[in-house]
Amino acid sequence: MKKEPEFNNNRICEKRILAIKDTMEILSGKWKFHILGTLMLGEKLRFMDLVREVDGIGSKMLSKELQDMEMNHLIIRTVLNTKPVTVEYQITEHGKTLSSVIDEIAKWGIDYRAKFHKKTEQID
Amino acid sequence: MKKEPEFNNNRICEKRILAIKDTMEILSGKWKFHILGTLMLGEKLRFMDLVREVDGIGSKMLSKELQDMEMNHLIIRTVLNTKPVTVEYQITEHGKTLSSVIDEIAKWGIDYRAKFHKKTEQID
DNA sequence: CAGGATCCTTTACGATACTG
DNA sequence: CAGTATCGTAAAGGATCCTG
Repeated sequence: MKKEPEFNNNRICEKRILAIKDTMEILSGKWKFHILGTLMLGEKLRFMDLVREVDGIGSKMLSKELQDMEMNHLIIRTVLNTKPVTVEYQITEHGKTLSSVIDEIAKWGIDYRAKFHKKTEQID
Repeated sequence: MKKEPEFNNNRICEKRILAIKDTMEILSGKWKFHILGTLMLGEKLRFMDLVREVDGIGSKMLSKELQDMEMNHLIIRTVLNTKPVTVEYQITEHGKTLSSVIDEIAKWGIDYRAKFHKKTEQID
């Protein structure tokens, strides 16, 4: 009987690599963390609200990132029938599960700065 | 006395955003997670070992990613004086602290697949 | 063996203008 | 308001060849 080879030595768990690739693909781009962080506050925000909140983003990028995130079930887009159309974006329950990931990343970043005395860049 | 404004409502903690940006910058690129995951097994690996382990990477990219990671204190490069030079790469203690981040990311990716029955792509 | 140099393709990102 | 269209730049990534 042929024994399943365990390639933990030379080829570490491909499933894991795949999973990481998935997550990072979903969170790829320059703005997703920022948008997600904003929406995680729990409020429903409109397109222009987000343009204001997410500092520096343009409407094109915002639009694209929001579409990606909707496709990936991280946020929900709701069109209200008001006179000039209004659209609300809010995070999904599933989207909220990313908070553990984001927390770890933020924590590590903070520790990193502390460790290497990287001077805190100006914020405004 | 002027009270420090807390902008947790409209401008969520910039420090946090900064920290996230830092981390993601350090882990940016297509290969760092993969390389890191490989080196986290704890063995010292040579350049060519890594080319073999990190499936699909070319020498140029590997070289560049390794340099980045060394600059960021995640790995250590050691040159041995053998006849044709040999170089060993190994993860640092600091590099190992990334495991919590990577674990969360991997975990989330696995859950994501499970939730949405995303068909597991062929591995080989 | 460990990489650097070169060249080329692709993707990401951004500014500006425009539409229902 | 909520985007899309168009255009242009820059960065990322890859293939191939070359060197100490």
